[in-house]
Amino acid sequence: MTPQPDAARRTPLNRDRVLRAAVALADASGIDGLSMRSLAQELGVVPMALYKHVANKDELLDGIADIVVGEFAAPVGGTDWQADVRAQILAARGALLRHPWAARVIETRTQLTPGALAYLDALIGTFRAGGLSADLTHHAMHALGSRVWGFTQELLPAPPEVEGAQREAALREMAARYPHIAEIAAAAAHEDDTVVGGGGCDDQFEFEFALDVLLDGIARLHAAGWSSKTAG
Amino acid sequence: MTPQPDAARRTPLNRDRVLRAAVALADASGIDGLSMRSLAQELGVVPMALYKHVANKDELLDGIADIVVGEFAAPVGGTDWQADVRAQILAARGALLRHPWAARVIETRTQLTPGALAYLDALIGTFRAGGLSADLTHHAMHALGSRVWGFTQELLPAPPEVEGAQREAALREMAARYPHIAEIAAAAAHEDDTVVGGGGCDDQFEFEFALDVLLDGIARLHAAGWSSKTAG
DNA sequence: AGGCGAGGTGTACGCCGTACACCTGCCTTC
DNA sequence: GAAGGCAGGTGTACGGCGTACACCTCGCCT
Repeated sequence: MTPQPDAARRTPLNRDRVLRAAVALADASGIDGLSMRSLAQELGVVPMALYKHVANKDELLDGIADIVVGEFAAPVGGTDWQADVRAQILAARGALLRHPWAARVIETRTQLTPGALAYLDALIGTFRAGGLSADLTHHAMHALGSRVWGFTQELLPAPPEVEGAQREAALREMAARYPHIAEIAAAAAHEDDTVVGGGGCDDQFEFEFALDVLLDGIARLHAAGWSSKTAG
Repeated sequence: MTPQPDAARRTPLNRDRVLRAAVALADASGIDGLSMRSLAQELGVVPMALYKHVANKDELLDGIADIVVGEFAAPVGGTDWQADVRAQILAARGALLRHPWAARVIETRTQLTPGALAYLDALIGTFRAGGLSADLTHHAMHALGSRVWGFTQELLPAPPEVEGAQREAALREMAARYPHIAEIAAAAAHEDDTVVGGGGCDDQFEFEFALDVLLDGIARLHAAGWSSKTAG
C-alpha cells in the first residue's frame, strides 16, 4: 500500500479552503476564537502551513471579509430605485447578521476588497439608473454607508502609490471594472475644486449632509404627528 | 535625607492618573500601542502595578472610553431642538476625531458607561424639550446613534441580573439619574407589546426606520433638483 | 535519474494579558 | 514607642498569540 498518512493529505489546502474554514470557525467560535493556531487545528494542519496560502493574519481577515461582502449582492428589479437600494442595503444587513463578527472585521480593513468595490458599484448604479445625479448619489452613498459598514471615511480606494504610466494603467483598469465608482470619484474630485485635499471627500460635509437628512426627516415626521402606531 | 527613591513615588498612582495616561498613550501611539506593559512603562511602573487600580485591560478600556464620551457634552441653547441635537451630535463627532482610536473602543464596550448614559439622557432630553413624542424620540435616537457610535443594537442598558428587591432598587436609581432614558425605555417596552422579546427594541424595525428616513430624504432632494452647488 | 518547487513541519522568538506570592512603608491603635 | 494591618508597588511565571526561518517530502518535468 502506498503511504496515505491521513485523508486530509489527499485534498491539499488552498487559499479558498482556508478562507472558508476561517469563516466557519468565526461563525462558530466568534472572532476571538479565530486564531492562526485554532484555524490550523481545525484544518488538521500545523499553524505555519497556513502561511503558504495567506501572507499573514491580516490578509486572512481581508479574505473572510470579502467572502461576507460577497453575500451582500441582491437581485434588483430596476423599476424603482428606492426599493432597489432598500433591497441591497437590507441584503447587506442580512449578511452581517448571519456573521455577527463580520461588521467589526470589515470596519478594520484599510483597503476596500474587490467584493466591496463590486457591491458599491452596483449600489451606485442603482441610484444612477434611478436618475439621481452623480454628486447626489455620492453623498447618498456616504449617508447610507456608515449605517451598514464602516466606510465613513474612505469610500474611494486610495490610488496605488506606484508612479507614472503604471499608476495610470491601474486607475484605468479600475475605472473599466467599476464604472460607477469611477464616475462618482470624478464627480467628487470635480466638486472638490475649492478644497486642497487631493481628490478626497470632505468628511465633515458628508457627515453633516447625512445628519441633516436625518434631522429634517425626523422633524417632518414630528410635524406630521408621526407615531409608531400610525405607521404600523 | 529621608529616602526619596524617585519623584514618581511622591505622587502615587491612582485610577484617574492611569486612565488619563492611557488616553494620552492611545492618542500618541494608536490603540495597538496601548498595552498594559507600555502603559506601565509610560508611568514608570511595573505592569502589574496597574492592576491595583484597574481590574483588567477591559476595565481600562471602559475607563478611557468613558473619558472620551465625557467630552461629548455640548452646551445647548434650548430654543431650537434641531440645532441643539445637531450641536450635540457634532460635539460627539469632534471628540471622536480628537481620539481616532475611540470609536472602535467604544463600539466594543458591552455596557454603556455612566458618561454614555449621561450623554444619551441629555440628547433624549433635547428631543423631548422640542416636543417630540417619546416613541419618535426613541426611533430618532436609534437612527442617529449608529451614525456616531456603535450602539446599533443595545441602546438600553441590560438590566442588572441580580434578583428581586435589589434589582428593583437599581432600576429605580437609574430611572432617577437618567429620567429621559427611563421614559424612552418605558415607551419602547410599551410599544413592544406585540413582540416577545423582554423589553428590548426591534432592531430590524429601527434599522428600516432609519433607512427609510434617509431614502425618503434623498428622494426628496432628488425631486427638488438638489445639487451640492445649490446647497453651498 | 536528477532536481526543483509547492506545500507541510518544527522550533523558536518576542509580544501580550494576568495569576500569585512577595515586599515595603505609612497609619492606626494601644 | 511597639505592633500590626493594609494599600500599593514588585518579580516571576504561564499560556496564548503572530510569525521568522530552516527544514523535510513529495510529485512532476526534463
